[in-house]
Amino acid sequence: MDQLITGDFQVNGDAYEPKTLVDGAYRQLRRDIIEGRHAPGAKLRVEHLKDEYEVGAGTLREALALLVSDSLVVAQGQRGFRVAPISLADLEDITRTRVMLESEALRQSIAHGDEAWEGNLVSAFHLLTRAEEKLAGDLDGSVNEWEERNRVFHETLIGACGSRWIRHFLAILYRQSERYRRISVLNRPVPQDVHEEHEQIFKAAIARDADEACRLLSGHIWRAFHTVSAVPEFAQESASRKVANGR
Amino acid sequence: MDQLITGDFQVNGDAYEPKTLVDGAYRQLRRDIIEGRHAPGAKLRVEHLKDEYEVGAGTLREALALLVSDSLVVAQGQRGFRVAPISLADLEDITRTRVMLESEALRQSIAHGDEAWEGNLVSAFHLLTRAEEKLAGDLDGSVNEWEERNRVFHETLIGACGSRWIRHFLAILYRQSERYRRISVLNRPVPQDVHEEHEQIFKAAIARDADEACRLLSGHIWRAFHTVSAVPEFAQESASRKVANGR
DNA sequence: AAAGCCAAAAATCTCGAGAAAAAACGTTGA
DNA sequence: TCAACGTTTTTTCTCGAGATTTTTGGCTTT
Repeated sequence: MDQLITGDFQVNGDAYEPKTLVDGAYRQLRRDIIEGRHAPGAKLRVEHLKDEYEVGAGTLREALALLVSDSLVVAQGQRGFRVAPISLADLEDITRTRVMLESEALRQSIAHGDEAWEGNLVSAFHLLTRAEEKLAGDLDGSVNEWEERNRVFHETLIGACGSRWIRHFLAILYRQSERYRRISVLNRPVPQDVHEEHEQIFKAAIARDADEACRLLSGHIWRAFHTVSAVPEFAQESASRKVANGR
Repeated sequence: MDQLITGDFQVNGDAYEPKTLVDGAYRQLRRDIIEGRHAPGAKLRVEHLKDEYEVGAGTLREALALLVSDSLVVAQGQRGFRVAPISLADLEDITRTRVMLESEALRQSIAHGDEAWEGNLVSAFHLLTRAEEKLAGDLDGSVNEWEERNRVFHETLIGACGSRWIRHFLAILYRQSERYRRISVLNRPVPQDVHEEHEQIFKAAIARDADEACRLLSGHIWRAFHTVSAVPEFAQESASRKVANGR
């Protein structure tokens, strides 16, 4: 199957070389939004951004249009583009939907996964473990590496799920979650419990214990939600939700 | 809340006035793809389409980029755009995913729906019934009206579901399903059984019988799948799937 | 006759400038 | 002092033309 330029996850670890400027701007912009360099709700002025990303105005507009797909950018007719806003209520919705889809996907993956899948999973878990060790060692640049390997681990877990659509939706939801997680890790580094959770999920998956794996995975995802909701910025958000409702 | 130009379903029945040329081209193009005027897998040449839709090349490109969101168009780097291909396997995936999401959504909707929701549902069912009567009367232009009201009915059913994300994903899946259904109805008009199914679902929903409503709705959606799979074009497709795999 | 290669043609991708709309600002009047 | 209005400024939206890349077609060679 052809490699789609706007496809979901990059399964192989190779560095992705953008084939077109639009694609390059799209990836760069997506990353900058997920990692919070463009704040939620912020206006995305084409005039400024075209200089920052070194492309023409039309090119940047097209990249922004692609980002509407992932619900990372919203377009308001005749009033330009904005970074999609965030809220605790939204994260709760994302989390609940993700738990439902990811449970189903994991169940299918465990049912249908072959030995190649097991191999990929062992590999992904190992790399994630190494990254978590580095993270505990407090190396500064290792956060991005951990994020990347965490993503690959979760992606591999459901990799043998036969449903492309579920995987597609999960890719979207994962990116959304990542935005929130990036905010929470700014305040507090990744807790050490997370490694143990990953290990338990990993073992249950290899043991083909679907019920246990889903139970653990659900707890894992919900725990991330609670970690974010404990962050002060969001505590105040849920208080001012009524205000935000107006308009 | 602001009206997003690339939002999901249009809830109110008012005619939507596109605020920008990009938005207009996007809607028109989306409709033309769903209704099969652009065949699945067909190449979408910007040079031709810009004349057909009477917009500039850049504008049309942006509209196409928006369509990638709905997975109705795929972009192949440096090789232009194509209408997303279809296959029976894809429809099966769509159907299975849709059943899962729509069951959950309907359950939530029945649990949380207030009287306003009931009112909307009664109204949507009534309009759908009228459209089905016209359809039985064999009026030619009434197919589009039926499609529209069928969409509104299904949308209203899950309208009280609290999860925006589930509704968003269902909107995407519904559009995908519609492409397939449009093909099957070309061969055989909507069966009269469908009205009875709608009525049963409607009654179960009003009676707040979630289990029964979900059971009926699942059967309803799966029946649509089987109707399509019986169409000759798809029977041969599933036979030639191996060929299609090769690039 | 089939495979490989080179040149012509088509299509894509990209950019900057002009038209239209929205936002910002200062002015005027009650 | 406040509100409403008109002008200025900024930003968005749109278009057509030029540079790259892909594809097509024909030619040569084995």
